[in-house]
Amino acid sequence: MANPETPVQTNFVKQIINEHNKTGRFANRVHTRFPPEPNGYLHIGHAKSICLNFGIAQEYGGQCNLRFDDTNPVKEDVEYVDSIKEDIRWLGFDWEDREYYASDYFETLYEYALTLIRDGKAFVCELTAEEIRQYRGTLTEPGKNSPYRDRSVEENLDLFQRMRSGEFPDGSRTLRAKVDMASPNLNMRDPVMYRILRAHHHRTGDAWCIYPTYDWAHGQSDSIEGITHSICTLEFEDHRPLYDWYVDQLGIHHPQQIEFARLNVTYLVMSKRKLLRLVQEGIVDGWDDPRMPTISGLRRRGFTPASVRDFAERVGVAKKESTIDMALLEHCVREDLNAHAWRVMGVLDPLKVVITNFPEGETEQLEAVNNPEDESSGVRSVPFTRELYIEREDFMEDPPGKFFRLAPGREVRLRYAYIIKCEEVIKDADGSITELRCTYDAETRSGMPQANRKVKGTLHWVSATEAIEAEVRLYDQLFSKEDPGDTDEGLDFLSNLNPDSLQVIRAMVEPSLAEAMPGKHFQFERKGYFTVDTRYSKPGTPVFNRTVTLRDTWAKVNKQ
RNA sequence: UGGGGCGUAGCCAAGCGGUAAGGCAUCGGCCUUUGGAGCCGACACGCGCAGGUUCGAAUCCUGCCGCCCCAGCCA
Repeated sequence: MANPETPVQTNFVKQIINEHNKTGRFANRVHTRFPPEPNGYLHIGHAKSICLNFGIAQEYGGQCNLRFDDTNPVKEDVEYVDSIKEDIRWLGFDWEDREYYASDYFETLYEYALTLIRDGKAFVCELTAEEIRQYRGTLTEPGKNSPYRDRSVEENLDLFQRMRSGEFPDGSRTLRAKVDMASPNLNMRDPVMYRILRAHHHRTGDAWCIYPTYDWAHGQSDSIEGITHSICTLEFEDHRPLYDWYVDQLGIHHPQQIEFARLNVTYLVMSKRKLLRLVQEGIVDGWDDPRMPTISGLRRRGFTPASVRDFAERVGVAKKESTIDMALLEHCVREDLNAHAWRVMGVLDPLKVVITNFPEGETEQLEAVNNPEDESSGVRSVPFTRELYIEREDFMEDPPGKFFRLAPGREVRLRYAYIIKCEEVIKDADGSITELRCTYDAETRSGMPQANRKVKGTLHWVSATEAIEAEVRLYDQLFSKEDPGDTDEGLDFLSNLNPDSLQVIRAMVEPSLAEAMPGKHFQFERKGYFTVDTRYSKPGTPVFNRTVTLRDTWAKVNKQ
């Protein structure tokens, strides 16, 4: 690529690339890849990697491939490849026609293996899995050579071909690279390249009964695709010498592997194993449950692609293992939704208010702004009637000093409407409040001169007779500990589940919401951002997922 | 105790020998018909610790300490 731009905002990966461009190692070419294994749904950690890989390609005028690392048929499935593609597209990235699969290279990989065998660099081993482990040695003691290590090239060639043709039972033989059993790096102690495995592969079907291991497949796949920078996570750092060894032995294009620290976020579990358990044990409502840190879960919860990309940008890229504060993720959605979500009013916990001096049976249409952050979003009308609902928590019979809301004898403003005064509190036999009797000041409708009168607070409200009922799902963290993996003796992460992570309620919302489209985002004024559920919502009976609450300084003050 | 990494604020993260960017969080104030948003301000005499080199060190050297990863025919 000619004249790649040097990005202003830097990180160590870009610095390495800049250095390569300076020395011309890859002829100023930048070609990355995102290599998911299709054995689970993508999560926010993958989003970081996707943004990094596609982002870097974009910045340097290069390309990023999508490559499924499908070398282990027992765990992989097309369901996962479909979801992965959908999620990457949703995030806003495009791999164009570069959709590849490691399984596309099985034949080439096989040829490469033959080359290593011919060069005396690989051999067919008949040690069992257990024996291989014993021969490998330990962290502090060197391993021992396999008794099969010195077979002739001819014998190895013959045996390997017979492995492929299915002459041997599963697990009975492996093809191993001849590196160094005394290496202090265990990955170099004659690593396995192929295992015999009779499993149906989601793409190659039953064509193969030998499958390449990650180490043998990954670097060569990168090389075949002309990848320049193979970005992966820290745990592969120890594999880099082997990555380098394979491409060097083969004498093929040599990409640079670069490792960065994977993303961790407080209150979230990120391992595919744990996420799978949550799904399989029915603890959540599938991979896209709005409490899941999966991309599909975040999407259903109401996160936007821009907010996730912004988050990925803000967490940075480094080699230090870190755990990002959940508050940053929440900040990113709020920022995006604040700018784009239309405001509406919805009362989550209704308390009836009767405006005693407002005519019975009359409906007044009042004008409400759709989004104060965006003039072009216009206005809508909301019906005002004699009977209303306000939020139960917006009234207190005996309020503390800093309470700005409604109380006996106090005035408060109803958003877009009038200033009302609480005249009487009606209770049932148990003493709980069932209704408030208020009067309104007809001169204070929004827009009127008298409307500027100072009152302590403004409440959201809804017409009791015109509002519609809607299901609202209030979500909280799935886990009650910042580190869900921090458990007591003998317990696993499930012991840290938050029993109140989902609360389903019936709320009263303004009538304009009746036909709200699934996936559409709203701000329920003073309460939070809500998104119409894509699974359970139906025209006329909307279901809302609470994406995130609004920042609530009152709640903070109240707690102290 | 072999090898590979990493330590800068509560959480991230720039910095690359010339005297500690930025974001989130937090705390003040202003403004506000969302206790939202916005705006202004505060927030490391200090860069894991201890020595050393230098006119000058978070940056270079030495030695410690702490944390993470590796003994799958998973990726």
